[in-house]
Amino acid sequence: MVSSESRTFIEEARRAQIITCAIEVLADRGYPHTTLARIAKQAKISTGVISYHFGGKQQLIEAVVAEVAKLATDLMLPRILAQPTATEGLRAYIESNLEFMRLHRKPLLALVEIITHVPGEEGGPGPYSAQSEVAITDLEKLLEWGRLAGEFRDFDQRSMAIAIRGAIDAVPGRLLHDPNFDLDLLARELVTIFALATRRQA
Amino acid sequence: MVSSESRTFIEEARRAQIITCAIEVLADRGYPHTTLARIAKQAKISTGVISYHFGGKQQLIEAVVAEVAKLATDLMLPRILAQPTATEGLRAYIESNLEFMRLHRKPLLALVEIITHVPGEEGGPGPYSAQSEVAITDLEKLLEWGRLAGEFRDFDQRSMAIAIRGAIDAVPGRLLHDPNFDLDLLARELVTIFALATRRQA
DNA sequence: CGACTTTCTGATGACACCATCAGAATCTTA
DNA sequence: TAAGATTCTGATGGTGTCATCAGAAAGTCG
Repeated sequence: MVSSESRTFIEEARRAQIITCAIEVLADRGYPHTTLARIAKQAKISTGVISYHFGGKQQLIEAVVAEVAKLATDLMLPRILAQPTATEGLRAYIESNLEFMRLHRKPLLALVEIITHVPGEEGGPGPYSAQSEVAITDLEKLLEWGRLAGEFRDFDQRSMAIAIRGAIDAVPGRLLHDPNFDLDLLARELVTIFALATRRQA
Repeated sequence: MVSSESRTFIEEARRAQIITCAIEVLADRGYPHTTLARIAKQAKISTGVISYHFGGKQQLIEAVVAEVAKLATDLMLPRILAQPTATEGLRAYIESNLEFMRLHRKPLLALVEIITHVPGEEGGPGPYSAQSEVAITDLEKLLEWGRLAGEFRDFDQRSMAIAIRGAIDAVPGRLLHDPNFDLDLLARELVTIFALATRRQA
């Protein structure tokens, strides 16, 4: 990773502009229609500039992923760690996750397009599906916290993590299908569902 | 839809063979690597045959979707309808869904590749995401059954349906990441999770 | 067998994409 | 202003895809 200190002011500006335009196009048109030509058109520049500043499409995608991941982490992590109990941590996890989706709809959709469409080795998962892997193991840590604290009943943590993340990851699809989708309602319901599913007392 | 009666024996055989090979390639290599040339190679025929029998790639995909959808419906629907209560219906819904994934791993993965990768109109969802729509509304019916019967607590049915389907739809990704993934364990846990989340008594 | 239909082959054309690059425009610095 | 570095343009080449089609092969039937 090249430090941003080593970049010109104009270079930083261009990179930021191109990343923004890439997110825009990804979210609005979908990955298959996101060509360098279209991103260039969106930014009102010529295609060569993108290769000049990023080296190629692949590295641009890389930069977009880093950008959005940072956006999400900065929003969610503090909120979760601020909770006193795992139960409330889980609530914050779900709520901040959906809050991120509400605040940064286009970056979210762009990220999803990348994760689902960038091809990896033949047959294997795409290079960015590791993102989802990490999300699951992180969630498992949160569940382990609750187990150690005796807040949760006995359940298989990996299965629970898969269920919770699955429910959350279903949101982008809904958002795409219905732009007026009620995120707050879903957040409340998901919090209740998984509070009931994890709590100790039967 | 042309009736299969109106097709030659040899034509039916070829269509079935090509569909099978398409599923194989989709599941093994992923949508981006699924070209007509590769499907033809898999079937040990030349590319023209596919266009000859299906008219084009699009119609072949259509046929694959129909094939897999039928496979899933035939397996799941009877099992669900055989249950006496909505609670047990929900259990059967989850179990038969994962059972389908266990029995028909490749058709499942092929279908997922198609749903996630076939592009629709610019920006809109792909033409096969309707498949997921239907799945959610069908599930809502099952939940409504439980509500009318007084088996379930009060919850937003759409949100619950999204959570359940989201958890189930997370499975293909796990299957891709880890071929030895324990489907039975997850099935048991999911049944428990959503039994706790839906039941009436607190 | 001979005429006709069905089925298949493999090359070709048309199209879309990305990376590259020579040369132009712009900025920087002395 | 002049020289040099940076940044940009837009055309071009190379690659990969799908649909098409003329002609070959195989099957059908009188």
